[in-house]
Amino acid sequence: MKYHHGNLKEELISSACIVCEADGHDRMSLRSIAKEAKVSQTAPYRHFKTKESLLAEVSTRGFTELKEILQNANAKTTLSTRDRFLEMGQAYIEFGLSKRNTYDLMHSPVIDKTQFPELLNSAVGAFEELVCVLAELNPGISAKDLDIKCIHYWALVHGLVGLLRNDSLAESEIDTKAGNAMGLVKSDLRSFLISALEF
Amino acid sequence: MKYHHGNLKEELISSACIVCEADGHDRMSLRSIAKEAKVSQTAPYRHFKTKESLLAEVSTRGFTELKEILQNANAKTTLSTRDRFLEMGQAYIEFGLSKRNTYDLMHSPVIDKTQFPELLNSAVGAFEELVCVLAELNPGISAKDLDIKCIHYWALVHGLVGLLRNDSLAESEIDTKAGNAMGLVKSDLRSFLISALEF
DNA sequence: ATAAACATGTTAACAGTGTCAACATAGGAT
DNA sequence: ATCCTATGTTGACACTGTTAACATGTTTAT
Repeated sequence: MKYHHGNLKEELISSACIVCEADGHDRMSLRSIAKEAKVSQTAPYRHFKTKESLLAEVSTRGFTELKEILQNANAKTTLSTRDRFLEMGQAYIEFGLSKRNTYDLMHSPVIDKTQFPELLNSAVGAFEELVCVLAELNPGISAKDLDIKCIHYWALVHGLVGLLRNDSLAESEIDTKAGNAMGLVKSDLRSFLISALEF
Repeated sequence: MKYHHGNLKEELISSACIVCEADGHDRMSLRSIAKEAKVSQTAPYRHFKTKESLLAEVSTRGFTELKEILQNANAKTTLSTRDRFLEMGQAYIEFGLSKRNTYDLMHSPVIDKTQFPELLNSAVGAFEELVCVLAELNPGISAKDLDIKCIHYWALVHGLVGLLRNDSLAESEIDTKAGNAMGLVKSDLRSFLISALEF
């Protein structure tokens, strides 16, 4: 038996991750997290200066998980570089769609990333997985052009998640071109990525 | 002289627009908006069923403004189609960067767009400006390919705004490839868009 | 014109939030 | 044994969105 609780900090973070994905970061309260850990409502303040800093930890774990997912996709050595790149794009988008609320938190302005260097690092870490595969895919590319390509594809998948996540467009009963196009993309993500790659 | 106040609903919306852009949608309270309109804290409930529905109005105005901005860019008849397209991309991104908080609200999950058809329409309206110029830019393109192109560029600029808006990456003191690339893109948005267009 | 109906506003109150100060206790260091 | 520090609890504060009860101005029906 350790301290009062053991390792409350760790449990609070993992509880927060669960609650965040379940309820959304805007609907989750410190009190409910504390309750879930069977601890008083102000106990979290012994481990986190503010609610934002707890959310920053949740966000950090999100980016870390995303990075691992991208790494795994890029580690399929039986595939060509190009296929690994496609695999990563698909993996990114699936992450964004399946971990909706966590993904939201990761990109939410409620957390000021400049105040949490660890969070910043984890975000950059995920990004650099893309840098790796694109460098491999474009041998001899200049540093500047590589950077541009990275931004391009990162923005593409990020933006795409934002649009696909928006059920209002994708599943809208309104029969719009936008809605149709969304459904098209959603139903065959891979072929969309391929055409995007060949743009 | 009209009713009690005149047109409180209108004033509440425009106050909300101001407060939203000034403080961010997550830091703005119904009470503060009511105070700004010099009216009691529950007066808004005579005009809006819930806070979310007021925010939906703010969001709608954002999309309407965005649509107008895109229209204006596409209306510069002295320019080639291609240049108008570039102009629109630039305009979109500048909107996202200058109206940060409003842009956030427009893409925030706190508003369930399916519950506000008018909001949905305004969002689709902005999107369709892009459809127009891309159709013109690619004569004879199939409907499906046009849709794909639209999604592609919309996602691109949307994602790019998300990344550029993140000061943590763009202005990070940490000297990362990601940070450098962001600065690069930000300093010459137009040439980035050109290279993206020619991908 | 008078009365009923309605639209719009205010006041008071509720439960819920993040956060802080004051207090309590367990564990390790001296 | 005694002090110190890390960790936890209680109680309170100001703030939030929201509702119910009441007040008042405006429109409509008789």
